[in-house]
Amino acid sequence: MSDPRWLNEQQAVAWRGLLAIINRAFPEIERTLRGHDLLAVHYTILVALSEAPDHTMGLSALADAANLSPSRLSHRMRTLVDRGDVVIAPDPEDGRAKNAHLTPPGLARLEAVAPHHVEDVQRLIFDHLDETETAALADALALVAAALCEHPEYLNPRP
Amino acid sequence: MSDPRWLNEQQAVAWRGLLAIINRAFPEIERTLRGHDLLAVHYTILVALSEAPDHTMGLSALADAANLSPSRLSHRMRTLVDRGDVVIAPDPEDGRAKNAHLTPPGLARLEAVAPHHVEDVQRLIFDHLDETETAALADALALVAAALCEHPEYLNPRP
DNA sequence: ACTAACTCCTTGACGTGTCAAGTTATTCCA
DNA sequence: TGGAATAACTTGACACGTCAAGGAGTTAGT
Repeated sequence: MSDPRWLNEQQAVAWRGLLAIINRAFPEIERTLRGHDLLAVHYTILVALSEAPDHTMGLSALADAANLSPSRLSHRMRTLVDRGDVVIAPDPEDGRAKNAHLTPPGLARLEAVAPHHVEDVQRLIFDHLDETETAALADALALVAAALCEHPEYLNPRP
Repeated sequence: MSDPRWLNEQQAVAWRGLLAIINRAFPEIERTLRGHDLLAVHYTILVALSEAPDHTMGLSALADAANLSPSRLSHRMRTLVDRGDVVIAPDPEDGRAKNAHLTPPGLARLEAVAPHHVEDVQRLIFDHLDETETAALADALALVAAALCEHPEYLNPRP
């Protein structure tokens, strides 16, 4: 690889900040959720379903909404289904597909945990930023996220 | 928990962006490093050591610099030591402590992988931001990261 | 000087994430 | 109308991350 595009000073600061947040704040957030018998993955899944029309989504769409691989979704779904928080049924219109539906108990669990979760996020992340800084952060992250979500060709471009 | 501090619109956008980046970009970055027999953790450890005076650091300081728990550092260090990239020796001044030293082969491995790694980071993150956006991102992330690093009392505040 | 508390680090067990492979169903196209 | 290519999802194996527990050394209180 000739002539690497090294990170400049700003990029290095941003990158190190991202690493610090991920390695320090996320485990803490996960710990709170675990105290309520949920994993962060589970929480994200429940949120996505709760925002879907009729609390129902196809598994592929769900995986995309939760930024998960099909495999990972499949593995983590088991707990939610076994516990009755989510029901999975075959899609009548496409024999390959399945739909996940958030049950009332599942929604109840989500609503019980949500206040603790958002408190963590506020305490660990946003309590350190004023409104202007938060807006700038949102703008930048949304741009990157949009690129990653809408252009999967950025991913796995290996030969 | 009474009266939860729900995320406002900006905060929600920022948070979702963060989740998308972590779940989509990071696995991709990790994949590249794995192709070179390294984990992201390993890479971070090597970087921290390469920036230390004499390429040497106490394990506690190293864990902090790499945002790792002592346990995680210990586990991941094994590979690096077995392979000869890093040497661990007891600290002469404190019988409890140990020092990690980056060897020439370890440095060589880091330098061989670094160009591929930064290319990933540029492609996945910074290629989607102009200079102003990058600066704003760096400012915000640095504030949060500094708070998390300097005030560990934010972590584990459970009763 | 003795012991309790603390720090530094390691280990083992268990649950999660990832990858590769496999199953079943649909689409494409010749 | 076949048959290959593609899509949706599942499974099993293996490696990583986390937690709780523990060994060894140092500090501090009395």
